[in-house]
Amino acid sequence: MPTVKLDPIDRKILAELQADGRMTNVELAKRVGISAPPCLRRVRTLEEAGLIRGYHADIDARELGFEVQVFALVGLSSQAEVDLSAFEQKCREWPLVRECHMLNGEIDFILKCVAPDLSTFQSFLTEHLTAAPNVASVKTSLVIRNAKDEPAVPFEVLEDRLAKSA
Amino acid sequence: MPTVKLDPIDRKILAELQADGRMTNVELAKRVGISAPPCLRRVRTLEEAGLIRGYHADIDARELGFEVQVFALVGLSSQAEVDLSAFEQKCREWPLVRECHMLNGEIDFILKCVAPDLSTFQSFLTEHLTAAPNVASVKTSLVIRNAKDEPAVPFEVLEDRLAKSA
DNA sequence: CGTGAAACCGTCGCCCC
DNA sequence: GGGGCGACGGTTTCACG
Repeated sequence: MPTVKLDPIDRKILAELQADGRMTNVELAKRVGISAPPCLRRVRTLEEAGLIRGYHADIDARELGFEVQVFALVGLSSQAEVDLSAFEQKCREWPLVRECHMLNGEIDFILKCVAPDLSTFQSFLTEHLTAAPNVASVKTSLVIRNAKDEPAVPFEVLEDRLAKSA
Repeated sequence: MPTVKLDPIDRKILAELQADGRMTNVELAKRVGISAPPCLRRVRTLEEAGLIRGYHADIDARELGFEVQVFALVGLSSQAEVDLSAFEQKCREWPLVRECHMLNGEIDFILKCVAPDLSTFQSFLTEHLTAAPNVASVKTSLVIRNAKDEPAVPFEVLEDRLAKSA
């Protein structure tokens, strides 16, 4: 059950823009089966509702010289909220950390990192990440290859689910 | 050292489109300091070179009803290439799996998954993921919250690095 | 890379249901 | 409430210098 009410046209708009964020509004309108003005109004509404957080070019980091991708599993020694927040703030400040997710279970955080080469990453790891206050354990794994990397929302699953509940 | 040669204008274009993939070409041209036609030619070239893989709206999956995000750490019993590929193919077919990265070390794969609720995820976990051929171990962790979720390329790091090597 | 021109698009006001 | 029509200004995208 979505937090906001969306009709099938809104969902189609979201699916199309997730697949191609640079599509023109008239093309989008054609695909969802309405004319351009109401289509644009819907897009603006979805943006303002926060359902569309933004649009980003998907850039090949490796081609740009970021040959190293690493996942880091981080455990903290204190899970008090103030300490969790302090660690999250550090992650926001470290440019090599691209994602930081707080998890349940024995791992506290998972970080997705990039670096131009291994030695840059290792410097970051020893001088910043493991050296940060409250960091108890860090396990890192290099990404060998990416088998799948899709945007967050599987609209097929959403539509299936709505069809069944109807 | 990037695989392709890019001048400072190309890098600025990439940085701007990563930050706002729906920016108009004239706005982009203004920001990078050239006129619109050559700017568009550069964008097309970057797209054709595969440096820009696409453009995607960044959609709030939780608001759409995908309240559960999970990281799964997967170990396989055989690391023969044919078995690795078979597992990757399975991941591509499972819509709840949004990312699949092959890692070095004791974990073989890390998966980022989404689901509408816990029971949907648990059904997937028991009926599909752990039941798949060659899967030896699966450890899952629920995402409690996202502290950072940025696109892949930290252009600040790239520019720093180029400045120093100059 | 820039200029100019033509086609196209984003956007608004208004009318309709 | 939402959708469509028409028009204006801005944008995309040529050909050419």
